[in-house]
Amino acid sequence: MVLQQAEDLLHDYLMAREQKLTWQRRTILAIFFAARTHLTIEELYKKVREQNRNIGVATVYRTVKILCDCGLASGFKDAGGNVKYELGQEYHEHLVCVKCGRVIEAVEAVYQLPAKLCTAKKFKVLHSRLEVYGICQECSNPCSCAGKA
Amino acid sequence: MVLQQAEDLLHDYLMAREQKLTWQRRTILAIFFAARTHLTIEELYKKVREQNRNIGVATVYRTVKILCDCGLASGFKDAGGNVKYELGQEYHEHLVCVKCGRVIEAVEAVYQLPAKLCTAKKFKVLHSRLEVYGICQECSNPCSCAGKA
DNA sequence: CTTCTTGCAAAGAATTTGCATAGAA
DNA sequence: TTCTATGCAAATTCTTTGCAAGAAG
Repeated sequence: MVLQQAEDLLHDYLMAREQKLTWQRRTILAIFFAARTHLTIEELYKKVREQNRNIGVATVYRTVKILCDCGLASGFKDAGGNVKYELGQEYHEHLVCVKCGRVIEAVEAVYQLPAKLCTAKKFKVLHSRLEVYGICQECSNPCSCAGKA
Repeated sequence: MVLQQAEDLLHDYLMAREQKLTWQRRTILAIFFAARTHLTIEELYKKVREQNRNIGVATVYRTVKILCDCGLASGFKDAGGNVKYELGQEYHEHLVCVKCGRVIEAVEAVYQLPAKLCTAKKFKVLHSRLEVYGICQECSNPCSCAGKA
């Protein structure tokens, strides 16, 4: 995904809800996008401030929430217990070592047989979770779509 | 994974660190295990209280942290922005609709071609994240293992 | 016996909210 | 112009911590 696509998606989402695409939201999205890693709110905020001193934390929180709502980002707790957010690379695999916390990036294969992948990396699987964000069948069908809360 | 296995794993983890397996920890693990879903701390706490009135929130927090550290559980932010925890089923797939929030459980295939799976479920992928928790090569090797903080 | 745990309540972080003003459509 | 978004700081909510008493090994 390129930035333009992400921004379009955000734009559409906001328009549909009669909300606005402000320069703050654009800025935050762009910085988040450029980072290409998972960040805590604080980390993201710091980067944002580097670029523009006039954006408040609250706006970062509010914007990240929107990004999560529209499916562009998602949040999770990392090994250290901190809540991190990640902009959605379409397929992104992490192998997280629960002993040392090391994170092995594995963006390569498109989910094809992670078992094989783990074997190749000599990574002993304890457990895992796959979250796929998208639009379910019901919501894809305009007639039966209930919309979002 | 059965409860006994989980408890053994926890036990080993605690022993290795000279920590103790208390009845509170067993209780919380068992209740969490029985729930078979992702829960917020509050939800878990409520269930725990139903079974035993003398366990404090702090203990639930502390225990869940241990479960995360030893790789039995992991935390993430759900569609509503709440931090949820999930005990590790070895392979567990969720298809999360970003419109309605519906979660399609897809425990079936062992990650084999989620793309195919999504097609079958008519689920339009926006993005996804796979977290695999386990022991990395370095940590599996007792000689080079740095241990955990 | 010694050391780690616990429950409680207070402390500390993290996140949200109210309100007047600025800004997008 | 009309509403929504923003920044600030206060208000909330979520999590962690300190401590005396109680268990686990």
